[in-house]
Amino acid sequence: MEKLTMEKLVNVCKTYGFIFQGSEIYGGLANTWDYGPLGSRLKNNIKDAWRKRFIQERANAYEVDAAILMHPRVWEASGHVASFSDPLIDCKHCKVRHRADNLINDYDENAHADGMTQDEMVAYIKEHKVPCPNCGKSDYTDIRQFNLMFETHRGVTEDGKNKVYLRPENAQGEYVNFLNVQRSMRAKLPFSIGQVGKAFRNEITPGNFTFRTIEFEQMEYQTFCKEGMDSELYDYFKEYAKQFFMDLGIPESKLRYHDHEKLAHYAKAACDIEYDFCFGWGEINGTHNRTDYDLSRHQEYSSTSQEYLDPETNEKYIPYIIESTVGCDRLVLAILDNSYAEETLENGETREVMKIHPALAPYKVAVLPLNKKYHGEKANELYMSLSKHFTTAYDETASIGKRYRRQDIAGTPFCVTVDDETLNNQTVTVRNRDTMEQDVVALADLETYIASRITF
RNA sequence: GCGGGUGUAGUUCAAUGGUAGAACUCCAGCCUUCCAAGCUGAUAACGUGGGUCCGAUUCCCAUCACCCGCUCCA
Repeated sequence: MEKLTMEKLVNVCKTYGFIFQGSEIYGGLANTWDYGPLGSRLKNNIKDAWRKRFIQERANAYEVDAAILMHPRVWEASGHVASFSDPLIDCKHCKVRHRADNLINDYDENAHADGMTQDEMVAYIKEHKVPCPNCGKSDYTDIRQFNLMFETHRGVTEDGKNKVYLRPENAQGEYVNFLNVQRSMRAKLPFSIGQVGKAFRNEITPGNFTFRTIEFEQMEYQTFCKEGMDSELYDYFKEYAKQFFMDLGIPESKLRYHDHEKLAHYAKAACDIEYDFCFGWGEINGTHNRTDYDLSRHQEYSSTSQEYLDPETNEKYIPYIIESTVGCDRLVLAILDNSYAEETLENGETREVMKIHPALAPYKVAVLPLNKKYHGEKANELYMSLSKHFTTAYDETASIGKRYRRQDIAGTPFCVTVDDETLNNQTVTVRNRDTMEQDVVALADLETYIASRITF
């Protein structure tokens, strides 16, 4: 089989209704993508699988659904207002972009660019003819401020007082509800607060399809624990996430850990799990030891105690937080990337198939009358009854072989064919997507047959 | 944001300074009793906006989008 290319994957996704370009009829909006009928089902199934594994099956794990718009002070406390707005400057000569403050500090470590205003930095660079580290010239554009947070305004006037941000990460929604959840659920440390939801970053970056977008969905949980327990949990959650991916059908050979050396402003340790995409290795999960940084900052900025009273020791302390986050859109892409196959059959023909884990498949089953004229009515009846239990497709056009292939590329694990035997003996033929083999199943057993084969 | 490349039906391609042709797909009908069969018919495109020209899908400019390489990545 030829190596999958991104172009091919984008094409398949568009043709069969997994993913479309955002605002396509207007020429598209860069780095936005819309999930189609198959894609949104796949994505929802992935979210369900995540919830089952990370919330439902774990003790002391709770889900919240926090507001996307949060108090602006949240982002001052989190550090995003400061660290997400870098003063950037471009060398007009070689076109390389630099951070103005780094440029000055690297030029003279006693210059203290951190205390300068933008105008002062520009003046300093001009006065000292600070050279471009890349080409040596000193000819720059003005400083431009790139804040990676999307801004909007509360109320009708667009003044600074009413500025609010679309959240650039979801974690703060869990942190500000730490005490709410702890109290209302009577939770004892360690416990986790998870959330599935969208975050927004105004990045000027190329995307690799849905890998890097300006609006994206995260599935994450924050685990609050006593200091000293953090390292153990950190290691455990890395393994736990990897096992999740493997249980969804991703082979271990296409997964690897990547420890961060450069750490974010809040982190003590950070490790990604990367998947071997057709365009190269890319992060699909991050585990971070965020220490007590976030809750300490919120305590400081909100003047509200974030301390936990340990009922066993009667100690009061601010918990440490271990974050485990899965990029939902990235996992969808990884699943599609991993599932797509072009197979050569015995008769020399090729078939395209999405070997998606049955639990994630957009349609669990397709009902196909062998002959529309003779079996259509019975097939429709079966379709209606199966739809009460499973996402079910129905197709009565073209030859049976062609219809099997359509379901193959949609990832449907089972095709149920209604034929004369169905009318006479109350049995159907169930064809398996992966093996292409067929079972004869009694109508009475069909629901159980399918249900037992699509569990996660 | 920088450099390079590419934009014609859903997809893959073609032709043309005088408004575009095909294959596959899709849809309808006929036929067909299990892995993309056949026949008939139908739908469907020049990314967007300017400019030059009697006339632009074609030439020029801008813009948008995608791809490759940088850069960035809390």
